[in-house]
Amino acid sequence: MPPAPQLPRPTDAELEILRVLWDLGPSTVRQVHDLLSRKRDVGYTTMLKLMQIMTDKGLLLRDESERSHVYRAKQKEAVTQKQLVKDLVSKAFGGSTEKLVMQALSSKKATAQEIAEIRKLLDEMEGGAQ
Amino acid sequence: MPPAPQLPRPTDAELEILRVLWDLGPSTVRQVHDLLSRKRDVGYTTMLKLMQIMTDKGLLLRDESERSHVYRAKQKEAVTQKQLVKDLVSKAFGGSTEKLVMQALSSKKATAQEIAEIRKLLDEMEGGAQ
DNA sequence: AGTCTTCTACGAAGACTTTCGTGGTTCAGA
DNA sequence: TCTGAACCACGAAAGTCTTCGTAGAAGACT
Repeated sequence: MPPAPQLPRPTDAELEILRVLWDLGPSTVRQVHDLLSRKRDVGYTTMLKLMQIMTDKGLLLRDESERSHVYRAKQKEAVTQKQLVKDLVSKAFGGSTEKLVMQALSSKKATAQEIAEIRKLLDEMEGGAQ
Repeated sequence: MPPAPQLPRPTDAELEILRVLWDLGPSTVRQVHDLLSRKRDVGYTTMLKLMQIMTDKGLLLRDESERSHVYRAKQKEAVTQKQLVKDLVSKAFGGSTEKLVMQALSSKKATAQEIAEIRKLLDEMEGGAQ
């Protein structure tokens, strides 16, 4: 198959919708709107339009077999997150992932368990890699 | 002193300029343009306009005592980076800094030295925190 | 002084983002 | 069948981002 064409970086509003779809799984505009309108005052047709645009961009896939179309994220959460991190690293950290990691860690009080998890990941990287 | 008002998140083009100013220190439009135009085809007045807008937004400070105005970043690199990381964490990682760190680490082959540095930071966090 | 270069200011075009109103269609309930 | 509710498509407005052309002021050079 052809190499997956790079999808555009989601905008803020688009990311808000993606997060809902990653959490709920395939959903209708109504479901997404019900959830987001609890946090923010936003019209139904605004969500609809955004999700249509996202489908045009390739960010979402749409199942039109039912009257209420069902949307789902084209890419998995982790793939998009990786893309966003990579983008931020190159735009704001001069390409240094370590700087980002250090910045993130130092500006956050992590719990002992979280620290342990990160250590574990570091162990794996050191052990298995190369 | 009053609490520093939150500056707007820099856009991509603005970040490009900020990076130059953080690297070079206070600079004229000419200097910034000379450097950036080597990487990208961009007009002088485009840079000028952008830096004027950034000054209006409060992202830059301008010294007008000379004919060629001298611009510098209002915030230190680390402060802006922290803001951007926080923003990405909340918008794309559901508020979990650890998820971002894990994602960043797992998508990058870090060198042994880099891993060691991160470990050191984790040690400090565990030791000194609370 | 006259000319050429360099600078700032201004305005505006074009693209993108976010918002929502209107209109037409489909479906359920009276 | 008629009415109302829910849905989608469409268009457009308002805001932001990025771009650059033009004009005028300031300096440098001859």
